[in-house]
Amino acid sequence: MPALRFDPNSLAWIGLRLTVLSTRYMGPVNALLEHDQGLSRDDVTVTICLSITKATSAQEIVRYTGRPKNSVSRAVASLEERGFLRRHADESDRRSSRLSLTARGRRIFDRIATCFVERDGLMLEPLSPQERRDFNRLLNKIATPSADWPERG
Amino acid sequence: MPALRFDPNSLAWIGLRLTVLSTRYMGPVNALLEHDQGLSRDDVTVTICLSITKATSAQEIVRYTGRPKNSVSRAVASLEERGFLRRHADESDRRSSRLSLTARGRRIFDRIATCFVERDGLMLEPLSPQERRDFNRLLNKIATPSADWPERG
DNA sequence: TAACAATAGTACCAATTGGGACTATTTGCA
DNA sequence: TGCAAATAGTCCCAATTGGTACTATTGTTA
Repeated sequence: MPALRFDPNSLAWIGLRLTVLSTRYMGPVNALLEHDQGLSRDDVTVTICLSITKATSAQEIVRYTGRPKNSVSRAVASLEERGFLRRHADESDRRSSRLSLTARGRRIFDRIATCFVERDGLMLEPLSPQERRDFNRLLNKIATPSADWPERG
Repeated sequence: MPALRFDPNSLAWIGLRLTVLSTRYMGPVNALLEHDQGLSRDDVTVTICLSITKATSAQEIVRYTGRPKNSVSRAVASLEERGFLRRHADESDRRSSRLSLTARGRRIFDRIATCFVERDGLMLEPLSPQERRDFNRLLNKIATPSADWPERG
C-alpha cells in the first residue's frame, strides 16, 4: 500500500478513510456469501435488515440502507422465490407488503451473522477492550444522526 | 429509520454499522460529482489516490483501493482522454505507466476535496474536539492493519 | 540462456445495475 | 366529495460493471 501524503493524525480525509475501511471489511464478506450461499449484496442487506431492525416493508429497508428501491424489490422477490421470506398483504395499506423471514431465512441469517462476527473480530483486534467501547460509542454518536444527513451538498 | 433490535451500546454489528455510515457518507458525494463534473466513482477514486497517496501506477491504485483492475484501467483511460492526467512510460518497467495529474486534474481534485471536507464537517458535528481526535486515533489504529486482512474467511 | 511463471495493463462480453416510467393505492386539501 | 400530489412497488432497458482471457514485458530457475 502506498504511503499517504498527509498527516494521519490530522482529521483530514476521515470520511474517505472510513470508506476504504468499509470496502476492505465488506468485500470479502460479500464474495464469500455470494460464492457459498448464492446471496447477492442486496439479498444480504435485506435479510439483515429484516433481522436486526424493526423494518417490515421494502420501503423501510430502502430508508435504512440507502439502496435503490428497485434493487431492494428485486432482492425481496428473489428471496421469496427461494423460500427465505414471505410477503403478506398489509391490511392498512394495500400498496405495501409486510415482509418476514421464514425459518429457512432465519437459518441463512445465522450464517450471515457468523461472517460478520468473524470479520468484526479481525477489525477490533488492534483495540483494547476499553478502546473498543470508546470507538463503539463514538461511532454510534456519529451514525445515529447520519440517517438525517442531506442527500445533496 | 426503523429502530434497531439489538443494544447499540454492545459491539454487535459494528462492521455493518460502519458500512451503513460509509454508504450514507459516500452516496451523495458520488452523486454530486457525477452530476456536476461527470466523474464516475472510479474517476474520483483514481484522482484522489494520485493526490493523497504516493501511488503512481494503476497497480498501486488497485492495491490501495481494492477496486478491480479493469475498472481502474478504464478510469485512467477516461481521465487521460479528458486531460486530467498524463501517462508516461516507466523506463524501468515497460509494462507499466507512471501516472500524474495535469494542472486540470489538480483543479478537479480540489473540487473533489471540497466535497469531502464539507461531508466530514457534517459527520463530525456531533463530536467534541477531543472526541474527534479520539475517534480519529482509533480509526487509524483499525484502518492501518486493514490492508493486510485476509481476502477470504 | 531457454523455458516457464508472474505481473501490468487492456479488451471482450455476459450479467448486473439503477434511473425513470408505470400501476395501484393512499393522502392532502379545497 | 373530488382531484392533485405523494407513495409502495414493479418493470423496462440502456449503461455500467467486473470476471476472464489476452498481450506484452519482466522475473526466476535450471
